[in-house]
Amino acid sequence: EKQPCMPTHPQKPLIIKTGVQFSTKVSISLFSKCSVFRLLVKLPEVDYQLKIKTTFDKDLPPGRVNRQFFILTNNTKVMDFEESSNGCLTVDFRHLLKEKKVINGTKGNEGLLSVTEELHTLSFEANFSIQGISIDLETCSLPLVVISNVSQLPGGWASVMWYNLLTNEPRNMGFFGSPPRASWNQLSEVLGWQFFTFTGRGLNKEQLNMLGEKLLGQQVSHSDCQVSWSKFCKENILGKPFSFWMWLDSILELIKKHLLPIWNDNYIMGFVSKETERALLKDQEPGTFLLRFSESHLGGITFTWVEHNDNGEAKFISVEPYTKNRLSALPFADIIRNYKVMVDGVVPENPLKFLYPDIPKDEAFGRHYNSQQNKVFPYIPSMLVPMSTLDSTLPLCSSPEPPMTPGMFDMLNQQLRPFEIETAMNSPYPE
Amino acid sequence: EKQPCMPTHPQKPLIIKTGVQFSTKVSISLFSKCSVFRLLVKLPEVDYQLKIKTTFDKDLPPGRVNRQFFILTNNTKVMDFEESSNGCLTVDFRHLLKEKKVINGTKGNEGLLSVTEELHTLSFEANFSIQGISIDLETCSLPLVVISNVSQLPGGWASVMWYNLLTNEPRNMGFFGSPPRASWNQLSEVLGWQFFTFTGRGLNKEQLNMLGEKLLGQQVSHSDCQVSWSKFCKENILGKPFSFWMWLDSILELIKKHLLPIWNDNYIMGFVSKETERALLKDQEPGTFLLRFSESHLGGITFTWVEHNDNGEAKFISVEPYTKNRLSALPFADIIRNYKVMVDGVVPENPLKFLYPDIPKDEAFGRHYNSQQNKVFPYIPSMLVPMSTLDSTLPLCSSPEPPMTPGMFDMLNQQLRPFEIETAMNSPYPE
DNA sequence: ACAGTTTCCCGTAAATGC
DNA sequence: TGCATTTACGGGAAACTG
Repeated sequence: EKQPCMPTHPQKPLIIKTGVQFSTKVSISLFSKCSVFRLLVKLPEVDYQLKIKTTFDKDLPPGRVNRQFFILTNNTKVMDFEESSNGCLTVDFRHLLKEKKVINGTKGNEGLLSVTEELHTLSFEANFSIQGISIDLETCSLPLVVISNVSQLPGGWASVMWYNLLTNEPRNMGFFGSPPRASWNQLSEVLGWQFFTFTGRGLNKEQLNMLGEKLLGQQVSHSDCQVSWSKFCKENILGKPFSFWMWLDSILELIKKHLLPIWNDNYIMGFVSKETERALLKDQEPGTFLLRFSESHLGGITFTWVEHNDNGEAKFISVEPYTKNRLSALPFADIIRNYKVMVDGVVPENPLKFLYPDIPKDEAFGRHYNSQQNKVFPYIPSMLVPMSTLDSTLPLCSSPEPPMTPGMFDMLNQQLRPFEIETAMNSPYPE
Repeated sequence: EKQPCMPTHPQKPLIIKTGVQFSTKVSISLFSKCSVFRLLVKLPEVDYQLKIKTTFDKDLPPGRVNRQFFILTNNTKVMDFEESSNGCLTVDFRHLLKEKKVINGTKGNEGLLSVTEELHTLSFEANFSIQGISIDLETCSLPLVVISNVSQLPGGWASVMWYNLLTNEPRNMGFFGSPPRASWNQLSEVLGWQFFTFTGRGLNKEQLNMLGEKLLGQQVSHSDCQVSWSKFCKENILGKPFSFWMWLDSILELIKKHLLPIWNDNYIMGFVSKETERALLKDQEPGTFLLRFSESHLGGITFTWVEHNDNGEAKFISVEPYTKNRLSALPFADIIRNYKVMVDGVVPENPLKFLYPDIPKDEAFGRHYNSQQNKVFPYIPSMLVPMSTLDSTLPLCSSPEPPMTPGMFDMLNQQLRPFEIETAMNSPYPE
């Protein structure tokens, strides 16, 4: 049989994009309370097959959700008992979801909810008879979010996180009608866990602290502060055209695509207020720099270095943040390696000497330099050198704290429900 | 009714991509030989509507083509007589083509043909009765090529060009079974016309000459040489992993996306042999350069400049060609503007002074410089500077001819066939 | 193994809908 | 009109298929 390409967003399991194949695993616990399976395997006359039928939004009352979808491909699949493994039997489904256009009469219903707050489910049913006894099995997935474009992925993922962080109910479809608040304690753990899961390195105390301040303002302790869903994901950060999570997720994406090894080597302080940045760099050797994510633009990273002018006063300079477009033209390590400042037309020199606190630049980034020099006779190689040009008028900037230790997180484990048939969308949480 | 986005490859009309909407225009000439239309409009009792049915590969014997397709959406459309304009009535169709998987028994049939050599047609039928007389109208499109990915577009377009260049038959579906040769005279006209149509500037005599030499070798005159279809599009250029047309089309695409204004300003000599290049630059001022398309890589452009070493000997240096990836990081004009060579670590300087023969660089390219300096307080702006680093060991290169005058081409005009219903795919040839 | 061909689907842009 | 959402499809990559 055909093996289509890849499942949707393998790392974001509870999100389904219309028109894109997705896969589900349905498992039967061998050791569930009522040991149907053990019964089965003991009876040679039974054919070891089970038809499983999948339905989208099976018994949601119409009007409960605003959009209706259906599964395009054949929604029944035979589960074969032979291929048992580690106590469970699993079957891969691959479906396509398509929107069924319905003139929605009950419009005002939950009209406040955005598409990514609308929750759906997949139901699985199986039935078999054994010596005259008919047995029905049924279960359903955790709430799902349906999107139509990857641009909605961050919003959808925020919903999945919020839901699973704040409720244990298997299917509270109205959850986002009045979403509960999260304590900063809870939330910061999830955020760190996001970074850990998607990059391999979590967030340390200082980084989380900066995030807490950004979200909640300066507080003695953020631990007990409550964060509303709206503040987390829906309202824009004051003076910015994006919400907290959109901003944070854009950084996550930037790391995944362009900064992974450097991030994992712990060379990106990243989440640092400009004040802390200055405080940290102030007394360091000239040419000491650190790497910080932009707070003003989505998915940007900049470096700030310290210099001293003639009267010994510290001066902080930051470059215009590099975004994914610029980084795909030139990897960040190479930018750091070759960065030059030309002052009043005078000979360029790389002002970046030591990664804070005192790691020689090449020692930190050397193994990530990309020797782009591909010699193709008869041409002479050409490379791109990142360069700033200055007059003699400099704006000032400033900076944060010492290196960081990762946090470990493993909340929200494989939330398998105690049903006869247990389901998981790939596995509800990565790793 | 819904207005879907855009038609497929609006500039390459006779090519259809599966899974992508395409549109057809069907026109009724008001002044066709048998003036059905005039008849119609004179009779008030007739309803002024005509149902037109579209069929894909209507009466091609099965096995004649290797792949079978069908039109996904409704294939009949009502043409309304009211909306007449400039002597014709036109209707837009929008369809989706889908492959019908057929176990092809007659495989060996035309197995030598590639997908882009397989020709198809769209047929249009209409029927109406007038005072008891039934009238049938029918016509079909020029041969079409069906592709499944844009990567096949160049090959498909080559077929369309070759067909329309070399035959006037309305539908010789077996054309590529034994495709005729083209004289260089004919072919060079088409090539120049391609550039003219897609960029706004054609190819001059010198450029065409270089192309002729590339395709046919050195000849006293190429005019009467014959070029085979295979040589044009199927066999690779000696020592290269691509055919002549693939190479040329990659340059066309490069121009369209990254070099349009410079090309149209006539500042890209482009098609120049390395020998000619040297000959041209040899006696020019040091720092004189010209722009040439790469012959070794698909879609690349390089510049070559001349220097003189201590004993007055001319030295030719070319950079590694810039491809679309590099050009999307930095526009070509800015590369020329800021290009630097650092020799033995010594102060960079832009070696590019005069565009051949003697146009000061900034005069030629100044209006295309992109002042990328977007000042965002408190950051200092950063730009990419293209730079080559040299030891003191230089390879040599060489170069072509004076500026160029465009050629004008208008072959292959709206090839409307003398039918009652006339058809055109958007318009068979651009402009 | 491999080349020709198709499928898959992200990401941007445009269209649509509310 | 503007914003939220969907559709369109180019383009790179993976999968498929003979």
